[in-house]
Amino acid sequence: MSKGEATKLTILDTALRLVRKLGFEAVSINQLAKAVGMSKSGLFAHFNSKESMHIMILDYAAESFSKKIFAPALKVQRGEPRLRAIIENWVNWYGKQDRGSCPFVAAAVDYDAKPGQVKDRLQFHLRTLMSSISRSVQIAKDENHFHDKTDPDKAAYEIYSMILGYRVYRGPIAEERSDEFFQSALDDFFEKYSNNSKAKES
Amino acid sequence: MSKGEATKLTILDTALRLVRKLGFEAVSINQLAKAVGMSKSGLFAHFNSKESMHIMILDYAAESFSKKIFAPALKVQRGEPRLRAIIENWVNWYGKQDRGSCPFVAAAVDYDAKPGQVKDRLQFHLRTLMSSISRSVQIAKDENHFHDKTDPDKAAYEIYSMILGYRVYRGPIAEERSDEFFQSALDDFFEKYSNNSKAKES
DNA sequence: GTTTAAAAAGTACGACCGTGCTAAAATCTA
DNA sequence: TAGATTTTAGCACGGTCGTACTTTTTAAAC
Repeated sequence: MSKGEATKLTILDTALRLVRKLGFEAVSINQLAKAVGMSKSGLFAHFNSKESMHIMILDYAAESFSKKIFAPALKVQRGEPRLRAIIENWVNWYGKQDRGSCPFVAAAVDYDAKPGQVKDRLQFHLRTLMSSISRSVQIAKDENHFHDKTDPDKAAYEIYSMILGYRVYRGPIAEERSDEFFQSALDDFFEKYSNNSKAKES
Repeated sequence: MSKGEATKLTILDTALRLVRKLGFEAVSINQLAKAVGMSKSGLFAHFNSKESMHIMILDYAAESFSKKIFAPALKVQRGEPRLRAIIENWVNWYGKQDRGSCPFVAAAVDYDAKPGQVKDRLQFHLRTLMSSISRSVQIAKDENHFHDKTDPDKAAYEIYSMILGYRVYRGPIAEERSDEFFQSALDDFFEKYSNNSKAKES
């Protein structure tokens, strides 16, 4: 790996951290350069515009998501256990100390009204993300963990909604309450779709 | 009403529209002044800082929310019907043509990482909003529309999550699918809490 | 170790940012 | 209508923004 690629990775890593902490728009080339510890123009040379930089950050975020959330869950048993693992990893992405928003949510809000390549790329990643979740639900169906009437796309939608709610809620509401609500909603979710939730819960 | 108060209302009205379209941070004094059709300094004189301006926009948004979502629902029968009306009004706030994000969500994302008066005010409004929803659920319990085990706070959390999901989903996913999922999730919600949902649904 | 290519820094530009201060214009009061 | 007051505009400031161009430093290739 050349020096250039290495620093580019460092940049993207720092950028993702900043995006999750400060939001997408807040990550300027100036600030990012300062955070990385290099000059503005030096950093700029790696990307040739802010737009392409934001796109690369999104791609990096998707990759990171896949590594941190999906990959570890592959070691867990197929079906409902794996789905539970994915959700747990996802929520833990908003870790206690290193708490930050989901980069996709941040981008969705920041770029919602700004048509262009960044928005297109974001929506592509969101679609990919959703269909991955949906596929995991499908597997849970195949394994007979979820009942036959389960609509995987809808279930994926519900999962995402729960996580969104959890994320936004953690601000104004006491953390324990937020955690409690989320856990309870999650139980309801599995109760609704699972074939033998009673046996699993207890 | 003096001239000053009138133009201030015009400003806030335009500001709220811009916030819902472009996000909170995107509404600069410059742009807002341009949108309203007055000079930057002329507008600035109404608020004495950007921070206080944002706070006033939040307050105005809360007022608007209350007028557009809660007030009309008061004409509907107490309990579940009224709760349904609130949700419907809420979702319609993201109207087809005049589509825009919830100002509170926008603010939550933009200000999440920026402690200060604006964030505090935002969280205050979110708490108020949530407790209003919770109160509506409580009424549905009192009216025996919802069963006794209903936790109003948790139900409010679930409603908010559903609406958040609906909002974010409308981007990357086909609108009909998004509408379908939301409607279905809403049905599940009432199915879960309602005492005689069968009778009501059919 | 020297040449060549890549990476980083330096510098400058026009645009917009929030915010003071001062002058003009519009509105209200008597 | 005259005066007092409020509301708006004008202008300037230091700062940051994204981006282009040039130069220096660093890494790679031979």
